[in-house]
Amino acid sequence: MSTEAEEWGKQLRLAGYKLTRQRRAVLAVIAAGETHLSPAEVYDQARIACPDLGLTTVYRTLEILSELGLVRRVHLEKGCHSFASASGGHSHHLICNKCGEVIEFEGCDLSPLLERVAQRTGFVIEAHWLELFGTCPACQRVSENSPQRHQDTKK
Amino acid sequence: MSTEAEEWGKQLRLAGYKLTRQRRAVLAVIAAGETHLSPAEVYDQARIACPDLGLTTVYRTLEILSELGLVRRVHLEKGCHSFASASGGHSHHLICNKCGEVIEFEGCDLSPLLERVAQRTGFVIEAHWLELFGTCPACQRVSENSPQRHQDTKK
DNA sequence: ATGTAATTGAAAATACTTTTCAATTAGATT
DNA sequence: AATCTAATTGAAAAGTATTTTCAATTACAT
Ligand SMILES: [Zn+2]
Ligand SMILES: [Zn+2]
Ligand SMILES: [Zn+2]
Ligand SMILES: [Zn+2]
Repeated sequence: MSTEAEEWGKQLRLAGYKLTRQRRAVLAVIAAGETHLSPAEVYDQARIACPDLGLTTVYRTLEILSELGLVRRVHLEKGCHSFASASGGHSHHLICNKCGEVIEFEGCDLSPLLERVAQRTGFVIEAHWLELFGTCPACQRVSENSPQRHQDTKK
Repeated sequence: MSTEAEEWGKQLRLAGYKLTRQRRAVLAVIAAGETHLSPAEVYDQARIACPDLGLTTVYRTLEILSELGLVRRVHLEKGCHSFASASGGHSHHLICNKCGEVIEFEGCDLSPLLERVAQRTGFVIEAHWLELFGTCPACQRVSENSPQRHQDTKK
């Protein structure tokens, strides 16, 4: 289990949740995953380490992790069913269109934009949501010859 | 039927689609709607003008409108099942957390951010999504006394 | 070790969306 | 205006995703 998963375990405990075998398995999968994963994908991967895990528990654990801000839903045109780790603070996701790799980045300075929009519309702006899409270095290299060979695109 | 709906009708024809009674009803509802609407909500409202409309047709029409860029899915924490008008070009949505009102805005200047992230990560950035959330002027006034009376929050 | 409330998975229920297909219809052509 | 034809339609069925229910199990405080 990676260090990030251990850290997440502590956070769960801190928030009053029990650290069960099933939850550990789910944490380990998402913390280790470099791509966004749907509940079903988390289920499949986590069952390697914990075969008696139920899909219901995956949904419930993802819900808790979201609530704690450790995981965030990745929104795609196709659908919004997958999740990626989000390490707590304010950050956004950069997603590879080819392989699904997700990179987290911080330091979005949107204040000039937010202020302008607030002034024009009269809204009080309370939150923002930003996602970037592109091609990761590995997929760039691959597409020079034949595309996306280093990892399959998500279904 | 509003001017926007008529304009959308022309666009459909231009793209080779037939302008049916059912599609007109759907266009009219979304073009007139100030809030994001789920397929079921569009269905309910459009059936006032067109009682024999089927939900399947609503899904199919939303699909076409999305494809033409006239409508865009609104992504919320709770779910991503609703749509709002998007008038063609590059723009983003500002959404009221209380009543669901959606305002479109243009002129997001993210280039410094995009460049910085591209440099740090090695990604080629191809697209971005941005949504702002806040409280609209009407809901601000209302919450001074008791909240969201001018329109119900979405289910 | 014991107690207890939290957690679990299976099954059922609910929700959302797409597919299928025979009947209808928009709009082009006469 | 009447005719034609491919596009479009809605109902029903199928498919997929998610939540709820509930009795059995379990983490962990004591
Ligand atoms: Zn990639
Ligand atoms: Zn979404
Ligand atoms: Zn409002
Ligand atoms: Zn933009």
